[in-house]
Amino acid sequence: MRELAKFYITTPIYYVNDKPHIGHAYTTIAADVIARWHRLKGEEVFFLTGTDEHGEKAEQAAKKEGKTPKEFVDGIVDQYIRIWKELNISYDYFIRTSDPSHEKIVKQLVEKIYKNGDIYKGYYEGWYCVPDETFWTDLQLKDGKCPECGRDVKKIKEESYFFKLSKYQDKLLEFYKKNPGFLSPKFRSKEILNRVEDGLKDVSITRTTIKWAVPFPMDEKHTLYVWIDALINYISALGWPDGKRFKEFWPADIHLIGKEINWFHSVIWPALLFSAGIEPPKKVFAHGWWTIDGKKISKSLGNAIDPVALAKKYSLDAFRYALLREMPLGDDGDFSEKTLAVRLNNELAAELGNLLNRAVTIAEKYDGAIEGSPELESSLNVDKIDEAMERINTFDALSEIFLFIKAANKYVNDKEPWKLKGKELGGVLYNLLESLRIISILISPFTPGTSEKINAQLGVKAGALEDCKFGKHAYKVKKGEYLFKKIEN
RNA sequence: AGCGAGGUAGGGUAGUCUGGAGUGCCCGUUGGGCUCAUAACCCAAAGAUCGGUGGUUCAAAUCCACUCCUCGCUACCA
Repeated sequence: MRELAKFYITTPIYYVNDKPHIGHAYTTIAADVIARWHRLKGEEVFFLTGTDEHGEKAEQAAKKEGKTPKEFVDGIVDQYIRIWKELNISYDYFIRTSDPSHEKIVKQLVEKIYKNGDIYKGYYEGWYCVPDETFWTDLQLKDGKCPECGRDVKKIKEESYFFKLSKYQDKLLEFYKKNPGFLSPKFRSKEILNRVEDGLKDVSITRTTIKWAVPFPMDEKHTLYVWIDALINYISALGWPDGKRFKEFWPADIHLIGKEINWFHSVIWPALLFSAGIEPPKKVFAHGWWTIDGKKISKSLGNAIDPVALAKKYSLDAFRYALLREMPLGDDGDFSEKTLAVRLNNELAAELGNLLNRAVTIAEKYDGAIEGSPELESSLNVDKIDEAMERINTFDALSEIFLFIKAANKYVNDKEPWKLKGKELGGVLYNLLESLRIISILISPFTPGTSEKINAQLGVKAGALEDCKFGKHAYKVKKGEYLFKKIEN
């Protein structure tokens, strides 16, 4: 038996002091689309998401609500799981850093790094702004004061264990050089490269003040800094070191992350893995941020968007589509309901929905044989779409898919099938129905629910990527509801 | 401040590496065509001193220098 290609993609694990907003939804939907695309290609996919549950902020948030940290995070985790279900996220496993199995593996890995001599005891020194409860480095201070509020800062000296990140500077640089695709997208790789070339400081990896965390195995007074704990999720979820999944799926094909956490994933994470003798992931892809109507998302502006509400208002698939259609993954983009509505009305309803509707209407009235020569085949370029998806460019992929949809609409206009009869009509219908069947496959990672509806109206089964070519298929056409309803605004 | 990215029609982009008529795409605007279909679909047109100045060249959005503007990153909150 031929062994299936393996594909492992992860989202960040989301921190639980807050409810999921559009940023979380974007990352997760994008990962979902990529995962579904690779399933379409017949690969064996493992798609991981989860929650990062330790640390001071979760501890405080729990206190505020009079709950234990565990009770508190359980509540938030339930929300995440429910929302991912509503957004049709096809993850294979949901990891929680409070899982005992995760904790055990984290300790095991830290011990291994310690034994390799890469962890030592030292003192963390920094500036602390008491009212803001925030640490700052020398560089960040503004005229010796807190850069946020301008008030005086206090020098803090705290016992801490450090990871010898500096030791891995050369190894990291060599690794980046040998694996040019690792730092993605390209325009972001220089930010990391330059900083690593400037020199690396060792990282403080333990705290003495935080209880809600994984205990540091070598010293009971310390707990592990949450980031270290969090990063390890990517292998603990696979059951490192001996788990079957670890052997099958590691190294990860893509860690999809937001640009704000690029440093941890592109520098600290591979260094930790080097130290533990584990292969680093193949690619870290940092996507951009959304602005909402041209403004940054922030709590003070109160413009955080609830993804579920949007999905309800405009339909889930329109929302998923709009997120991935707006800009190439990696760039920053602006999100507005107005654009979403325009895309829904013009692209999904008018181009795709209407194409199906007009084809199905004609086909239902026709009772001859649906067969002919594939005249629309030349407008379809599946390789180009796949190539865009391999570059993680959903924007280009959707553009290419919609070029084919446009070509099909034009074909209808040119052929004027409502004037045709018999064999001629059968030939046009063959091209239309085959095109729709293929379109349904191609868009299924983006809009899975819509593909199901198309398949139902055509009377065909869901296909794989290799079925995206003109061939012979039997149809049982039955007109159904509109794929997308236009929305007035 | 240091490092990085970018400034192309009303908006968004491709083209820049490997110079060759401002060439393309999406939205928007205007006019027309068609009528199977969700007042949809198709065609066409208008609209840009390619941030600015100077240079190299027969020829510059593209190469060089300078300049203006915008944005991002700068490690221990996640």
